[in-house]
Amino acid sequence: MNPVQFYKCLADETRLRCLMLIESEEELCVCELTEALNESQPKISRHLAQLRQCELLLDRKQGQWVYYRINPALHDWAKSVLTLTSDANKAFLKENLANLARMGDRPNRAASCC
Amino acid sequence: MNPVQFYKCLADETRLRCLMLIESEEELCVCELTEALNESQPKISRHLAQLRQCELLLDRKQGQWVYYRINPALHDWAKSVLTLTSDANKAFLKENLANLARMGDRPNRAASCC
DNA sequence: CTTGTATATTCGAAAAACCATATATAATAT
DNA sequence: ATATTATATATGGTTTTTCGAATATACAAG
Repeated sequence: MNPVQFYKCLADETRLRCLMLIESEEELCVCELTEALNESQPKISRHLAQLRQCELLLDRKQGQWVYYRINPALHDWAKSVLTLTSDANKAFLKENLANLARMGDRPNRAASCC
Repeated sequence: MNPVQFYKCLADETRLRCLMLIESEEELCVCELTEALNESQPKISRHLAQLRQCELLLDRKQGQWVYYRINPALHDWAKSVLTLTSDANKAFLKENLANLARMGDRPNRAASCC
């Protein structure tokens, strides 16, 4: 993956917040991200689609929800960049994490799948 | 420094190549970058100005040349991101480094300054 | 089968980023 | 003083990115 394209993916506030939240929480679905960022569903969905197309994220469908996670096949340097960034910028995510925590009725992950 | 703004700085091919070359070479002047990237001088200058304004780079004037270097006051996470990226993407820079090496009459750094 | 919920996509407009060209400044050399 | 070299900035146009609104799909519940 071209480093320029990688950084273009990180160079948008919505996408960066999504990536960092997913990095912190392992896995999140669209409605959780919509609530955490307080943005419209199509906006979140559009940015997630871009991150999926660039192979930064993988998705998995469970029932009516679609869960997104960091693509484990990402190059090590890129994974390190994501980890570094989210570890060093907790304050940047504070409000989003609070919104997420405050969210009622969060979908339940499958306890065991497959 | 806002991580979104930081990544916007890296999300352009010209700027990323400049940053990574400077990261590898410690310090480069505008004419060296112009030659290494094979781009017009105003284009290089404009992007360097942006990186300076965002405080990713510092400049120093010596004679008729202006040398740019990574701002040592950058946050550690940001410095690590730059180092990781340039270490892991040597191939991306190969041709630019070759152009630089092939360049005749490179300006001489002050052996000792001040 | 209809309704409701979660997600994805399309479309045209608005905003932002980028570029080439021309020009300005500043230092050096003749 | 004049010419040359290195760098910076301004201007106007083009391309790219982002967005809101509308619509589509897919699945689950009743």
